[in-house]
Amino acid sequence: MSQTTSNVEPIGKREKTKVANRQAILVAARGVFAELGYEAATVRDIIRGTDLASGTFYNYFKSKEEVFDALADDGARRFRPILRMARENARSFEDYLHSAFVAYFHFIVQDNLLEGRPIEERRPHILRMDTPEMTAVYQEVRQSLEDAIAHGDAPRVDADYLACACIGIAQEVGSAMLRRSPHDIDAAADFVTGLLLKGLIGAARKD
Amino acid sequence: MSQTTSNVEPIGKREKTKVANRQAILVAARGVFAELGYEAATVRDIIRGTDLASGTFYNYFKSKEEVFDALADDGARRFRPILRMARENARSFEDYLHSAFVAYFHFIVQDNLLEGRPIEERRPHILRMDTPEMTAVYQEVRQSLEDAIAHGDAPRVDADYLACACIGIAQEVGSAMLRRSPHDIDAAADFVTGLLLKGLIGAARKD
DNA sequence: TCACAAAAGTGACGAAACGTCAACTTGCGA
DNA sequence: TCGCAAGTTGACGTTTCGTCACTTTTGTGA
Repeated sequence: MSQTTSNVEPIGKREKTKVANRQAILVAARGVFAELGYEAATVRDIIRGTDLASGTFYNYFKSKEEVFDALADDGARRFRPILRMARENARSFEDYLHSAFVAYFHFIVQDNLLEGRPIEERRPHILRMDTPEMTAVYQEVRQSLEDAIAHGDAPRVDADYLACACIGIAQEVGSAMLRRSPHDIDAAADFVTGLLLKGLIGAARKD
Repeated sequence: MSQTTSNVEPIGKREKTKVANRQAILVAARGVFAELGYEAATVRDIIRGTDLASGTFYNYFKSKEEVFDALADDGARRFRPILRMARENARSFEDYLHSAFVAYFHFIVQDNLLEGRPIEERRPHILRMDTPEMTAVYQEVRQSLEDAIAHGDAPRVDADYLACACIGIAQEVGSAMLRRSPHDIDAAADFVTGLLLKGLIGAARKD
């Protein structure tokens, strides 16, 4: 009867430093990737950005690639609730699409505020889309589209392809937007929303 | 009078082996990336797949990444004339879009016939937008779209964003198609053509 | 045809990064 | 307070890197 329901976080010092160390490595890695570029960065460069010893790195990650995956995964984890809110607050399918894209474009603008090398060099050449959180984002998108189709808000189309198309458009138009200045989030979101909204009708054709 | 006009290629043994060695490295690299995955592969692994010495590698490429870029660049170089032909032979804008996507999907199916690791882990053909040949492909796409707009075949839209959207769609839907079996190129091409053709109208809206 | 210079190939070597591990420090329960 | 488990440390052996002095090959002109 002593320890009540309030043990949301049974956190001791052990747990706390573990989380802090992991976070320190991720933060350092972000900085190093931005400064040196992903390919040029080494595990030692990353660990040097923390007050940890080289051996400690390997208690948390197997390699530089795993750190990158974790960063991507964290990004996706932060983005998912935003996407979910856009879905729940949307008054229409068009509204959903638009606010989802605005949210995404806003997100990548924020994510690229860090000064340093060009954005392309901060990533590995091969971008993995198969981390758990990335997959979850894809599922979220796909689910929204399937719901819209089921509710009659969108025509019957291949939801898998459509979700992929949405993601591909978001990525490429998003990158293009980042290359322009100022970053006109609304213009980009208007563009892709219009494209997809009408495009859906076209994608549903059977002839 | 002996050697006539036929010296189209003033090729000596020097030039010939240089081309052959470069090609041997690229072929070996493709195999190694497919077998071990890009990240795990080393320069030594690649050179071991040829009959060259390790030092020779550095006469041709600075690093593993440069080999990867060269492979991507070669892919783009091979694809560009295909895309150009699609444009020149098209009877309508819709026809152009469709045949261009068919060509691209066909291309990536061919490019991934090599057995080995999952495609995501090798991806020597990935569409990096910052190699010279990739930029040329982007320009080609964009030019086609601008022409279509100028001729009144497509509404007035932001050609840069539209080209990016086309490329993003092609990449993501293409990857999704590769994950399915059998690879239904026509279905995928129909899907994206329909999406874009109608989508254009939506993207042009001003309200 | 031969000699010779320039170009290209070779592989051993020092440097750099990797990943491990025995010794050490710290946190936690008894 | 004590003792053990968990976590940290950095030195060390290993792997990969990139270079360079030396060798081989190729093109050229006498």
